Amino acid sequence: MPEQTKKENVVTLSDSGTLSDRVCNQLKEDIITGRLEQGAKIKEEELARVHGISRGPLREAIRRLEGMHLVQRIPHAGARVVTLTRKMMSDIYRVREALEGMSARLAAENMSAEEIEALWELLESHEKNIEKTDGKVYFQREGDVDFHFRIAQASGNDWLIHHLSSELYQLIRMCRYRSALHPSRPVNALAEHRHIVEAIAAGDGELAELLMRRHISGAWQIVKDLLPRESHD
Amino acid sequence: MPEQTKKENVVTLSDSGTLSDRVCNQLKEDIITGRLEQGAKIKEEELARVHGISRGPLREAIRRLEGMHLVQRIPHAGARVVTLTRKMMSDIYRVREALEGMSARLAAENMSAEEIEALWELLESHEKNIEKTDGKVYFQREGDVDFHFRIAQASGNDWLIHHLSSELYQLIRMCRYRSALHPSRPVNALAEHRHIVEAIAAGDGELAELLMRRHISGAWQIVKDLLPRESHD
DNA sequence: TTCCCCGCTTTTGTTGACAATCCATCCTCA
DNA sequence: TGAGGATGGATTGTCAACAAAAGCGGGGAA
Repeated sequence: MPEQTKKENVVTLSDSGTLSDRVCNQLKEDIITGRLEQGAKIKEEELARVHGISRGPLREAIRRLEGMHLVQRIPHAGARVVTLTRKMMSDIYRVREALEGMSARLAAENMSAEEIEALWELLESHEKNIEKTDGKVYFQREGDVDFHFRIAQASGNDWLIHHLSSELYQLIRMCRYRSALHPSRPVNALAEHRHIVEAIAAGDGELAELLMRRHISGAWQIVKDLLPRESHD
Repeated sequence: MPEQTKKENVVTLSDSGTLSDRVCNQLKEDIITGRLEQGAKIKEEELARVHGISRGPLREAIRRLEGMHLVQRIPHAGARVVTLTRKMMSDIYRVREALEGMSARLAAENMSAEEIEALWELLESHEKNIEKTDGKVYFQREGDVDFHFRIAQASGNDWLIHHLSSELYQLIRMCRYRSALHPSRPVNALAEHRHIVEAIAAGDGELAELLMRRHISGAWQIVKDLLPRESHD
């Protein structure tokens, strides 16, 4: 299944749609995983040459990345990879708290029995992954995103789904690639995820929201201490 | 000062920055005000000719509008102006409820005495405008956006500020241009705005959030009945 | 020595032409 | 007569060359 996923990604990245879409996804991953480091200047000609395309599609890709807040652009002066400041991350986690809290509440109200069952299975597979990898890598990075993504999906609110999965989660992932997470966190997170699913299964939206907010707030407490110190603020 | 502002706007729209930025703003207004009607197909060549530019910058502008959810694009099949469905508006108002509730709470915690004073003045000027125009046009369309915009600004959360003002408010404006608002609404809204400012001035974040959520929820109740009926859903 | 101005290089913004794709229409054949 | 495929037109995707602006480095003057 991991190979399946990987292959699908490769296909998605290499032959789907337009050059612009392709290179946009590629750049997105490069930025998130740190291959393109924060604050790096983006030179159109160079990047275009590296990716084997012309500057036209590349510029369109950059405009889209700009919309996702992965690059910042100044007219006539070029674009740079966004720099995740402490404040920016703090702002994002706060908003995420509100949005995912809402998401959990709606999920509790809307989710079908089958979907809840699938959630349980997801958690089980996460648990196995933690055992396998000794709780270090897999779960933190993508597994957690999976979980939150499914709950967002279940909310049924398209705006919520889109902004959580297309914007916030990307920045969260970026933040994680920048600062390796605390080793003991996955186990705690898994327990918290369980409680959230329990609340959802019970149809208790209020509790689900509360637990989700607390879960994210706790995550921020952990993450913020791992963020590299900044000279100013 | 109004003339100053106006002139600045004109300059911003007519000669600032790149062609792409200019035409992007122009198209944004065209879409919001309905000059480009919902669901209309966007033909690149035609639009480029109309705006007197080439297709390159126009395509970049469209990519940005796509990021703002003002147009929807399908690869190789072109872009269309977004169609505001009932569900989409409902989703947006729900999210707005959470986001602006949070915004009001943060504003209550952060706003300085001067900013609060400025808010009061804004409300007074709105009241005068209502008297002048008999409560019909000005306040509903831009005045209300002004009020919410200022509170978002006061939250100090950049993500909140950006998404409320650059995305949600645009769609709200678009919705309003589509369905003329209920005449009696501005007076009610003004009273609600007053109560919110009172809570903010008292530093009562919890109350400010509650009142703001109720305010927006009430607005949705009014708006939804005015939305044109849809055949499906 | 330090500051400012000028010209050069680099990089971004813009354009028009070319290639690939899709859509609609019409023609053919069962 | 209807279905299916081919063909032509329209539209989007891509490219490479041109124009304009910003950053730079050197030289001269106070």
